[in-house]
Amino acid sequence: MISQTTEYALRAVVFLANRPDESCTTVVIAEGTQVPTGYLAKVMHSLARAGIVHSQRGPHGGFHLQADPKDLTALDVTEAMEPVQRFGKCPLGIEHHTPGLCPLHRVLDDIGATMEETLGKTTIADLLKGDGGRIPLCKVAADNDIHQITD
Amino acid sequence: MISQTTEYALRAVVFLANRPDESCTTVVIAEGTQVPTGYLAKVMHSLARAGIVHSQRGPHGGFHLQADPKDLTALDVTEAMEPVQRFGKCPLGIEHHTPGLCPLHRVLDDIGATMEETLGKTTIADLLKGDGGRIPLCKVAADNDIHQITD
DNA sequence: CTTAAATTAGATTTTAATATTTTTTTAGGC
DNA sequence: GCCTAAAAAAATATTAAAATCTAATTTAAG
Repeated sequence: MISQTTEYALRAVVFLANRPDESCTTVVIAEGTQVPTGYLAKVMHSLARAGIVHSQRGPHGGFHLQADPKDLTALDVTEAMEPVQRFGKCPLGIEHHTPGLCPLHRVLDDIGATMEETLGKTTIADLLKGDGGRIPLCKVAADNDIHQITD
Repeated sequence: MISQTTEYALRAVVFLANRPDESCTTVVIAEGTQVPTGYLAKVMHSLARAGIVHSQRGPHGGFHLQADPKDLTALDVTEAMEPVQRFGKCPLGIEHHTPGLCPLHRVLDDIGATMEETLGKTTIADLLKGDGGRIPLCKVAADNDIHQITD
């Protein structure tokens, strides 16, 4: 549905959106999002190449979001990692010239379209508000829970 | 989104649904659906174990659908291959006890739910009627096209 | 029996995910 | 200005999972 890699990218972007004024290093983001550090480095690089985050090398370097979270959609992030699977063309070898796919691939393509629509209307800003507070990622929510539970 | 394997399974089921009275061998299904024969054998085996198709060994053996296409949904087939990815629990290490996920994983889970809903309301029978005729798979449609194009 | 088929098991290939190491950039202290 | 250390970038492994292929085995019809 949505690859691990894409999910990691979304976590990282949400994490950064929640710290608008900091420059976050790969290690910090990796810890905060529970993503393997080595792999996250690649993910961040992809996001930088796609223009979604800005990267700064050297001391006090790190990453920060390029755009306003209100103007950045989950689809933007997703597409930067890998396109949503669509069936614009018949996947069965032979080329297809008509506007219509067979019913099976029409359904599968519709699923892709719906996914794109959902991701496209979800801004990163939307992902920053938790149920009743500031719970941008499950990790943070869970940390809050722990405090409530353990004492 | 939907793995190659699952898509293959759906093709095979549609193919069989279109030939209700034949026993179709792996090779025949593979040719008709453009799926690699060796791999399809495994897919068919999974479908048989899941009770979706019936398998018969020996001469004149092969596969045929177990249920009526009207009673079999695309979700049934999908689930037989691999479950739709849901985020019932927070994927960030720590357990989560509340009914709510963080906004990000809520959105991702909603996408899974929508996918399940779409697949669940689509019966295999629905996939047998083409736009204006009997075009159950793109392959067949393309074959028809070829006739129209090449002469 | 013989033959056609699925089943089983295994090997291989490809792609995704992850880790490691080296190189390049750059801010800040001397 | 030049060194140093902190960071990303780049390149290169390694591992794991998905997809594919092959060959041996079992089943059953005729």
